[in-house]
Amino acid sequence: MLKLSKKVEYGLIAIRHIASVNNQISTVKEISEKYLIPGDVLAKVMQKLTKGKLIASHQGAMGGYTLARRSDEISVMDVISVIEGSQMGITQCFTEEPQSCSIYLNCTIKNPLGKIQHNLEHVFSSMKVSEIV
Amino acid sequence: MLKLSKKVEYGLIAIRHIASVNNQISTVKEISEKYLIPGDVLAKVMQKLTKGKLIASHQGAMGGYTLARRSDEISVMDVISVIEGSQMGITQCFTEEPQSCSIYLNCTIKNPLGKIQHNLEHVFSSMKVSEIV
DNA sequence: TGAAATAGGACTACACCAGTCGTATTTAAG
DNA sequence: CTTAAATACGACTGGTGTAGTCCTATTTCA
Repeated sequence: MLKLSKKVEYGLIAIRHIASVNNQISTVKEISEKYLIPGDVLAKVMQKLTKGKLIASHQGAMGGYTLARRSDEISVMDVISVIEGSQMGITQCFTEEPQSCSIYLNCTIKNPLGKIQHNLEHVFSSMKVSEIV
Repeated sequence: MLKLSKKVEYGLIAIRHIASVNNQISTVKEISEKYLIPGDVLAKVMQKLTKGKLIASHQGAMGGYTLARRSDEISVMDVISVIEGSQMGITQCFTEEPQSCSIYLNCTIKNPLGKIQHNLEHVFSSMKVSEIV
């Protein structure tokens, strides 16, 4: 509960890696071997990060990935959002249609939890990749 | 991902309810009907909160639950810890043995994530039940 | 043309979550 | 002393999500 997924961890490690080599082109093979990450899983993560415009892909031989933005313009929140494909939310009513929650109308804690939600978003958005290189 | 469990939500609603009626004895039936929470699930949650000394149980007819502490001495963090039965942690290395994570030694993000973890703990610990009544 | 690399779908194994059911125990009230 | 109301608690199920593997297609450099 309240754990980040492995995919997010792998994504952060990979993006941090590329930043740490001054944005030189890096391959899935290279990263997965260096950090002991399963290659197939990392490959899918990189594809998502590419679709989310956080990194750019270079296909074909001698290809790989580079950052698509400056490292101080990529937050942990960005990585989470792109990989999960949805807004981060600590309850159903913050990620899906509020009415989808069966107790929504009787719920007495949605306001205080909304405050917590807001604070969490701030924590994740504040940390940029540039700080963790 | 990063969602609170329903059990935690139910626990918060229940504790808030008891606080809102000035700590008068409240039953599972009463709470589950008022907030449309499945009674059996709530019952187990209440038992955990009792074992965790956040509330006190009164067995037998006319029994029920009351708070075991002042409502400004119960935080959202307390409820999470007691119900989940383990420390809240955004990664494996913050909840289990750090070495249980297969990439622990090569992990380059555990320090920055530790900082985030610390901030999250602060957010959840800061909000007390007394604020949400 | 071949090798190295990304792109992406299908599938499996496993764990966790939410909820249900059944039964035992405790205690107030008549 | 019996009954009803309430907590205590274990077993079980169905659904969902996660992590990982496998296979194939496509792109591009040398």
